Amino acid sequence: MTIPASQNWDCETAARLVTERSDILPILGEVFREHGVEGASLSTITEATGLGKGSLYHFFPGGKDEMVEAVLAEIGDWFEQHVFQPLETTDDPERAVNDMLDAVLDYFHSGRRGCLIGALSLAKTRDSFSEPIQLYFKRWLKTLARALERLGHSRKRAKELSEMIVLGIQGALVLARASDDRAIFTRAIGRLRTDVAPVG
Amino acid sequence: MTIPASQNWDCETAARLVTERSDILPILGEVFREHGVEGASLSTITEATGLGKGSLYHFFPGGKDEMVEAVLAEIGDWFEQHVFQPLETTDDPERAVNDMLDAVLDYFHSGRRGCLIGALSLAKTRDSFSEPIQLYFKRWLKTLARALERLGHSRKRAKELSEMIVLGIQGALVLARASDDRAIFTRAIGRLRTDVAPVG
DNA sequence: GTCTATAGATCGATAGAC
DNA sequence: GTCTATCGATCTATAGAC
Repeated sequence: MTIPASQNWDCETAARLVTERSDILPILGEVFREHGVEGASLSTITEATGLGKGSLYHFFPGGKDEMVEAVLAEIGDWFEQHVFQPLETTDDPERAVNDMLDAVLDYFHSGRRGCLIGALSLAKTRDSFSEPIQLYFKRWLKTLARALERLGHSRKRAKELSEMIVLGIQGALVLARASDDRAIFTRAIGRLRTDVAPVG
Repeated sequence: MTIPASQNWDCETAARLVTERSDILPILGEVFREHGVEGASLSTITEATGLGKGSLYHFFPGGKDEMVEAVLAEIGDWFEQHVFQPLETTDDPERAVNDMLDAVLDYFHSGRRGCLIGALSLAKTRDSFSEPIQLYFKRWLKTLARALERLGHSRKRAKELSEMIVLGIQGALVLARASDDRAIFTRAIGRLRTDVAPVG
C-alpha cells in the first residue's frame, strides 16, 4: 500500500492504486523539515513515504535535489494561492492582512512546524535553491506591502512594516521551536495583527 | 579562544607548533554555519581545518557530535561574556541594551553570518543539542527582560519586548540571508534600538 | 599530535524482474 | 509503477606508524 496512513480518501470509491507525485510531496516536505535536507537520506525518505528507491527515482529522476526543488515549488504554489493572491485580490485590505496571518498560523501549525525555506536560508548549502527562496520572500514582501499601502500606510512605512512582519514570522518560528513553546509563535502573530492596524 | 582563523598573529614570535582545541572551534563553527551540521562531512572539516582525521578525533573523541557540542558551548560562552553578562552588570540599562545590539551586529557580521543555533532550531535533528539551544535563548530572554525592567518597563512589557527583540534578530538573519541583503538586518537592528526607548 | 591506511557502514543512484 | 539487488562512492570511526 502506497497511501500514507494519515491521509484519508474516499473508501467508497476505488482505492488509489497508483501513487501520484503530488501525493508524496507533503511527506517529503515533512521529512526535510524534520531532518534537514542533508540529514534526510534516501533510506529515511523510503521509510517515510513507503516507496522504494525505484519508485522515488521514477518520480524524481534528478534524485534528492529534484525532490527538494519540487517541494519548494509546492510550498511556493501553496503560498501563492493561500497567501499572495488573497493579499492582492481581497477587497478589504485589513481583512487581507488578517487572513494572511490566519493562513500562516495554520500553515505552521501554530509554531510546531518549522519553515523549510527559512531553514534552507540559514545554511545555504546550494546555490540552486537560493533563487526560488529569494523569489518566495520577495513576492511575500511585495504583496504584503501593497496591501499595507491600501490600508493607508505610506509607501515607505508599508515597506518597513512588511519587512517587520515577514521577519517577525520567521523569527517567531525559530524562537518557538528552539524554546519548544508554541505560545511564543501565537503571541508574536497576535502582536503583528495589532501592529498593522489601519492608520487614522 | 575566540580568535577567528583569519586573524593575524605576531610572526616575530614563535609560530604555534601545537594546535589547541580552542583554535579550531571557530573554524568548525564557520563550516557548520556554511554547510549545515549534516552537510559538513569530515572531509570538509579536514580540508577547512588543515587537520587530519587522527587529529580531529584526538581533540573530539566523540566525533562530529562532540564537535557540534563544543562549538555550541563556545558560542554560549561568547554570548555569556559579551551579551548576557553586560546586560546584567552594566549600570545604565539603556546603554546595556544598545551595547547588546552592537555586539549582535558585530557577531553576525551585519547579517552576512548565519546563526548556527537558529539553524539547528529549525531542523531539530538531535535532541542532544536541544538543551543547550533552549538554555541559550532562555538566558538571553531573561537577562534582556531584566535590563528592560530597569529601563522602566513593566515586568510584563519587558518580557514581551525581550521576546520581540530576540525573535526580531533571528528573523532578520533569516530574511537577510534569504534575500542576500544585509541592509535588512541592519535596518531591523536599528528599529529594535528605537523600540526599546526608555519609558517616560 | 599528526599523519596515512583502512575497516565497516551507509550513501545516492542504477539495473532488471515483475 | 514498484520492487529487490547491487554498484561504486562517500561517510564516520579506528588502528598504527612516526
